[in-house]
Amino acid sequence: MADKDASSMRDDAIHDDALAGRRASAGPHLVSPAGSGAGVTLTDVAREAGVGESTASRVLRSHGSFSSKTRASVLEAAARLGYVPNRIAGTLASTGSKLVGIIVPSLANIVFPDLLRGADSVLGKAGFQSVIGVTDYDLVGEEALIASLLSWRPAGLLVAGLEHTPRADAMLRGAGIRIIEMLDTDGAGIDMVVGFSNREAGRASARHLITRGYRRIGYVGHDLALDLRAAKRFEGFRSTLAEAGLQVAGQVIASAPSSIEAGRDGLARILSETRDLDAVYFSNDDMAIGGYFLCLSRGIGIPGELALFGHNGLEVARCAPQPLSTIRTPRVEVGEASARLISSDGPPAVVTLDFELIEGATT
Amino acid sequence: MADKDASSMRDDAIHDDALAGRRASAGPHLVSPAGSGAGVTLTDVAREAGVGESTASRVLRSHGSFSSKTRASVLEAAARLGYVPNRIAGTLASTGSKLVGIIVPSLANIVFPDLLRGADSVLGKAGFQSVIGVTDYDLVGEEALIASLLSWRPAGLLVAGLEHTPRADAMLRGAGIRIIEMLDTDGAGIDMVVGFSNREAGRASARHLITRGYRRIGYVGHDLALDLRAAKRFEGFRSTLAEAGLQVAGQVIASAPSSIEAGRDGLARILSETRDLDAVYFSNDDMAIGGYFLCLSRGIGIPGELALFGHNGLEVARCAPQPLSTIRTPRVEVGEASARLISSDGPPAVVTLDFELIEGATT
DNA sequence: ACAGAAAATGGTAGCGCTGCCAAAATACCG
DNA sequence: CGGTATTTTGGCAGCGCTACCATTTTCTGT
Repeated sequence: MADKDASSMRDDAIHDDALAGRRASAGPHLVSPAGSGAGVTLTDVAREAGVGESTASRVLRSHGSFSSKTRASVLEAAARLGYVPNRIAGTLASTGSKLVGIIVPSLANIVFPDLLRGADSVLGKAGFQSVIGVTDYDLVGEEALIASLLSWRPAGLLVAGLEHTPRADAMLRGAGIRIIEMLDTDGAGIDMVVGFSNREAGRASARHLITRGYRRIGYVGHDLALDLRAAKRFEGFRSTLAEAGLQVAGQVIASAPSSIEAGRDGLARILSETRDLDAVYFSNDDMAIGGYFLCLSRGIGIPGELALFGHNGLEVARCAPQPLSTIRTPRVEVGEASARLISSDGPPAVVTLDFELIEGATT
Repeated sequence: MADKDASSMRDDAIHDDALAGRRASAGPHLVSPAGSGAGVTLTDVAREAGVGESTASRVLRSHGSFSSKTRASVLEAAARLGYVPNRIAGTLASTGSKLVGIIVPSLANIVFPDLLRGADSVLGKAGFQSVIGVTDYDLVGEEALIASLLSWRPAGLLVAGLEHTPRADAMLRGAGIRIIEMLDTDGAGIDMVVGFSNREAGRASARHLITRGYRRIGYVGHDLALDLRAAKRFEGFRSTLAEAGLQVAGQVIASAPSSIEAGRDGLARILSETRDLDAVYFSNDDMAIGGYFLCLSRGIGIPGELALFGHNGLEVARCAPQPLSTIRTPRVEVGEASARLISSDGPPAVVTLDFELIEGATT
């Protein structure tokens, strides 16, 4: 079937004028006289090199011993035939795979691509391939994704967040592979946990605002039922205010995912609903930047009339005319550290990375 | 080995006090009395259900015919044993896999996560898993990634960009699977191409600025040797200016990847180097937002003193106090359309999606 | 109730590779 | 130079599953 596709593709290509030139000059024959590197098996390479299958296999994996002469002839044969190893077969035959599943709730918020980036760079260097899954903040969807990823028999699974459905939890526990839950240390994990405490981040944010003398503090957030980590931050924030004898003076919670627009609209709404606010804590930097833009539009003085505080430490927040006060989270680092743990074989553990409170110009 | 890992993980877990409570309440026995769903094979399920292997296989794949009674017993047996199908084996036995490789140059720029998001959402619904690879804008790295992804025998490959090393090109042609090159239609593709013309986007940008009466136009860009699409935009931009008897009044090209900071610094530099600029074209919105922030900081009137034009149509650009004039690119749509083509079997083709010029408030 | 069609089922040969083991080739030692 | 250690090699049995085919069972219609 693969071969059939290949040939039909080439045949059809002939009718495509736009591509004809390039195709003629660098056609499939560059890979292999036979036409297609896929389809060439280890057996073919072994025969071509005049050695046994297992010898060819050893050479191609640089595993075990072989004379430099056989090495040369196998490599040469493989190159000549355009051999592409079949890792599916290799994985089935050997024990463990070189796939790692990564599950994130979203790709729309740069936080998760950052996480992926950190993880993938480390994994790639270690010869792993990342298989990704996006849950859209849906725990049931996550469950289905976990089942699906597990069926590829990955070497390990990286999952953002500690909360899962009971079935998902059971699957993760029963998988027999390294499970790494990321970005949240406020709760019990299954195996390894890499992240930071969102609750503590919320508390630190509150302490900062209190210390700066703000007293009428509002909250503008996004859907907390879905973004559990944002909810934990808010909880830490609120409890810290309470300990200082304060309370959230007003709050607006968008039912949409976080966005700049939601932050802008949210701030507009809280300003119209709650009088005399002197500071607003946003669920994250996207929201906060939206708020910042609203203040610019309306000529609201920052931080004199209103102070703003975000979360994540995005570049846009750092580079704004007035750098946003926020908490820089080690997203890339969490991804990197998590990826490193995939091949570890120690006991379950929790790795806590530090966040950093950035005193910008908006508080 | 999988079993050994699983049991050792559980043993170790006992020593971890923090996790003990949760572990006790939702232990591995939820999945399977035996302890681990991985390790349970189709043979086990068939035996447990009292049917033949092939019958069990048919039921679990809802493929072929079977009585509703067998269906029930197989499903029940699978659930009881916590069976997790092994897609590695399934793929090897059948012809095509359900993996799709996606290669992007970066994850740091939201453009590519957007692309991934569009692709993954469509692929997921069609039962495919996305395997990602990040090249870091390195064509040699891309070559290695292609080889690596191909070894997983994906059903197809989505690659950002038309440019590849000769070897990469040869591998793609010889792979015998659908190859979809994305985000660029300015050049010849290998199989399918989905995107838009960056050159035309650059031309449209130039026409817009010219029409608005700007004459001393500068360019602030990032590393064009790496970001070939940005280079094509610039080329279209410049040639259109030339056709109008104009030329780029000055340019600054950062050697770093695009970023807000690079845009801010780039604008600062071009303003100090080139007198009387009345507009600046940025390589993308990230850069342009940086420029916008600089203007805000310095009190430069937009668009009176200086007009700004970007590319991509990011949310941050749309929501700024003065919406940025830019070109909205159909990134998510390109991802979606590309993913849809994976299972198509028509001849090679080029799918051109439209970009949209947004007349914001900065020109 | 009986032939013929249709549905349901089980057996088995691989898919391409790796891991194991035994055999062959080569090296080393006194 | 014989004999043992060592390196190099090839054969082959699976890994878990699906596709194919043969067989059995269940349904039709008359």
